[in-house]
Amino acid sequence: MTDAAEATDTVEQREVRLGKRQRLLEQGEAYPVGVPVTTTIGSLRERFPELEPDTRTGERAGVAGRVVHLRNTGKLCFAALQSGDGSRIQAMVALDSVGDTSLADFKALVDLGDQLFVAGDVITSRRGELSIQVDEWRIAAKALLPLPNLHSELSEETRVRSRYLDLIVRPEARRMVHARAAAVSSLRATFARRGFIELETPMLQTQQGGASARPFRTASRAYDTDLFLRIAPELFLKRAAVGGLERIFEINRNFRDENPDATHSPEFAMLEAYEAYSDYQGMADLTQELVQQSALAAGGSEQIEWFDGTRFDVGGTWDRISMYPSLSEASGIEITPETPLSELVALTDRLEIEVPHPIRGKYVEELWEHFVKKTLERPTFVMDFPVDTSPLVRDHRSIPGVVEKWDLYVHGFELATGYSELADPVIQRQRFVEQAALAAQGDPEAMRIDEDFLRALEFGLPPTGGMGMGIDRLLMVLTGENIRETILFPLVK
RNA sequence: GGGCCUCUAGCUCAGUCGGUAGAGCAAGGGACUUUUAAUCCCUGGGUCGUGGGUUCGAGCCCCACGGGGCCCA
Repeated sequence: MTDAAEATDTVEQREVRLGKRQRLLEQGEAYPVGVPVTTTIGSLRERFPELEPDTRTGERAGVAGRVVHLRNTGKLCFAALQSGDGSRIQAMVALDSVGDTSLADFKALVDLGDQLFVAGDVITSRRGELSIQVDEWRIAAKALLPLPNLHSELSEETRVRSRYLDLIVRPEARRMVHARAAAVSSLRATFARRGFIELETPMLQTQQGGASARPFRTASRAYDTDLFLRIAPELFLKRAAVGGLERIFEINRNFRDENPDATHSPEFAMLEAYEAYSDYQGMADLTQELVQQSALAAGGSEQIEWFDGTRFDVGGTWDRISMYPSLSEASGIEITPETPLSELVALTDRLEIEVPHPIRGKYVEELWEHFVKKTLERPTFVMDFPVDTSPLVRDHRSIPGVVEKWDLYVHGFELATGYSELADPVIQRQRFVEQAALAAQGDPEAMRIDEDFLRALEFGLPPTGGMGMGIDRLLMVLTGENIRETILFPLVK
């Protein structure tokens, strides 16, 4: 075994790089406070898109980026620098331009993954690659750990656990971040155009409410009380509506202690909006506009192109179908709000559909999902839900037994929901009492009686339309990716 | 909550019938002034998730636990 081999025998890659850091510190800095950049890699790429090979622009530039390729030859070294937006430029470090010492240092001290500053003339190589003919370079930040190999996909676990590496290595990860930012910013712009203001309502709540879901529990020492992380902001936003805030929305996190899957994350970003003197039809109009504007902002078109190349069209006016008639048509069996529970039970048994919460409306919803959901190709509002699964929604103005609620289905999952809000405090109390009975039977997702909210309703909620939309799911629609990819840092144990 | 799959080098993965550990990239030494996953020569790197069991012998078979994924409820 040679001396060199013996030396590396016990030395991990990190140890080697720690040694290089030490050498950098001895002759200067390994983590300087700044480097004199004059421009960005992206703007150089934009300004010099297609130069002939062997062009000398005569322009000098200083840029910094992460070293993502390194090819050291005898007297001429090549490094590809990548900036945060993914744009790259080649640095050419030649003996003629930097001299013996600097070239030797470059070979000895620069590793894949380092943050590197280079300055020199902007040229193209003989192969036509846009490059900096380096006459000055310095380490902008020494990397101690090696970058993952750039030629195979990161495993899903590594992607999620080390998203910073994912962002360096995978363009789709960067695209997702920007698509999300653009979509959320577009939602806020659409609301602003329509005269809505953004509120922030409590995340820590003394009582679970606003949705049917199992909450996370926590506690306050100072208040000496149990608390819930919110499962929905609805009851607070409606209190605000009672107070006269007529056009409001909130974009914030909800938390639900449920099994995660491709469309469910324990913490997820939610949009809710309420508009006085609107109703569920008006909120459907608003929702369509919100989604279409987001598609334009994130991808430039209502004809979305997903990351995998699939096309998905969210343009035009979306269909509005009614739950009971669409179910009757698809199943060939007449099903109405009057259909007895026994018939619904017999039907689901025959089809071997499991119904988790055995109330009449749940059977109808499960049957609807069985028969109709898969047949929807375009974004579709499914209107007029059973009353007993929708405790916060007002009865339909003309059809008995259903409520003025829609779910928006896009690409097989529920993207949004909208209501004509229940404003009658007496009926709202009855609905809460029914829910409390379910809770007493052990249903952890059932709503609880919220006396403070009922008191607010007794002061008079104007006729109001409301809608809610999952932001992560909106990004799934805009990108075609799994919910965990839409969230920068999803929960991992 | 139930079922199935998975965990091997820094990263991504192979590993046959149970016989003592492999590749590519990355890393160390050397050569190279136009490379594009550079090339060429040489070299090092492993508690095979953890703990138990079976066996002369376990990465491989069995059990438990843990991480991750998929499907179902």
